[in-house]
Amino acid sequence: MNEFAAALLNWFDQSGRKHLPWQVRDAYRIWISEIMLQQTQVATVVPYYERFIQRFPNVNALAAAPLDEVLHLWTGLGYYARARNLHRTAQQLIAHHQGMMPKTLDEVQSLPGIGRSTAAAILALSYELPHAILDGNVKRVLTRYFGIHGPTSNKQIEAQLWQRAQQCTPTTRVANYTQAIMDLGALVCTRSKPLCHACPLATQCIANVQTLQSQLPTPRPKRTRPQREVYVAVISDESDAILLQQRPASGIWGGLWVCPQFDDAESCHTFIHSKVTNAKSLQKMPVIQHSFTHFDLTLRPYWAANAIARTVIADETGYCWYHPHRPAHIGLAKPVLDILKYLQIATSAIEVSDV
DNA sequence: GACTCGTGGTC
DNA sequence: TGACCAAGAGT
Repeated sequence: MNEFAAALLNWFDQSGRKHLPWQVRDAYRIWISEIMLQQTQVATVVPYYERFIQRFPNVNALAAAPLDEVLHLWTGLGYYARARNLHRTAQQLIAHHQGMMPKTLDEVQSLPGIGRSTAAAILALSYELPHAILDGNVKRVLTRYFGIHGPTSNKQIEAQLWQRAQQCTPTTRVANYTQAIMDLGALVCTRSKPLCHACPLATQCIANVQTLQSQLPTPRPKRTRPQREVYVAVISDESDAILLQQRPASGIWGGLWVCPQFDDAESCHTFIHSKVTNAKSLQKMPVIQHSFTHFDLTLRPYWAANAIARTVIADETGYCWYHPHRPAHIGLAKPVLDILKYLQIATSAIEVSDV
């Protein structure tokens, strides 16, 4: 075994994480956790993972469930395409792989929502197959250890990192090694103020020897974030039901239910007047500011409270009335949760009525 | 290859 | 407090 892996594994035996909820010999649970953990911190994932596994303990349960219920359990976690892909992959596993996770990198990687790194993680953690992962933790460890300069978004830099990652991956204790290098990145080789005194690789680490920890990995070039502004029609009827509209499958909040949104206040008001008879109840709600990774969003909600609702236009698909006091499961966007919370409307039980 | 996708944490 | 990032992938 190479020196890098040997030192890392020795450290893992002493200091690694061994009791995370998904650290089991179960490819299904490992797959679910790897998807949830994409671009998402461990502490955020844990409660979502527990609820998800309790409701969908195996691939059969997940494949048989309606997509809306999967999205419901994903509400608030973000990157909702992950939930849609999870559902699609479950059905593909049933249809084409006897309900089992396949054991080759190409087969796993061809499944929806699973790229090279996630496929490698599933195979390494589930089956001890020696495939290298390359997530944010590994990139940070490797750029520092090997003194690799340049943004990791650069194709050549990334290729170099994949090569190093594969070179360091041992052929035995692969699952432990995979967990070890992630743990080192998360617990020791942190972005700021890394704990080099506690690092098993410190003496051979170029960044440590040359005091370049704060400069590696090279930060990605800056980008200015565009501003978006949306006017929101929050319409509730006398039974507190809220009018919701399902967003298209792709794009922001794909497949989720939100209050109808408009680019300008006038078309928002026109819509509200077309849906209610006593629009005098129209009032402004507090503005909701969202700061996403790639843009800033301003939501300006107008609330037509206790209005006498007209029926939803029959040929206008995608509208429903949200009944807070009846059980059902639909995916809600975070701003809708905030709005309903402000209106003191429960969100634990949801029903979608026919339009 | 640049852009998009969400939310919460950190400094 | 705003910039930056987190068990990345799809378009």
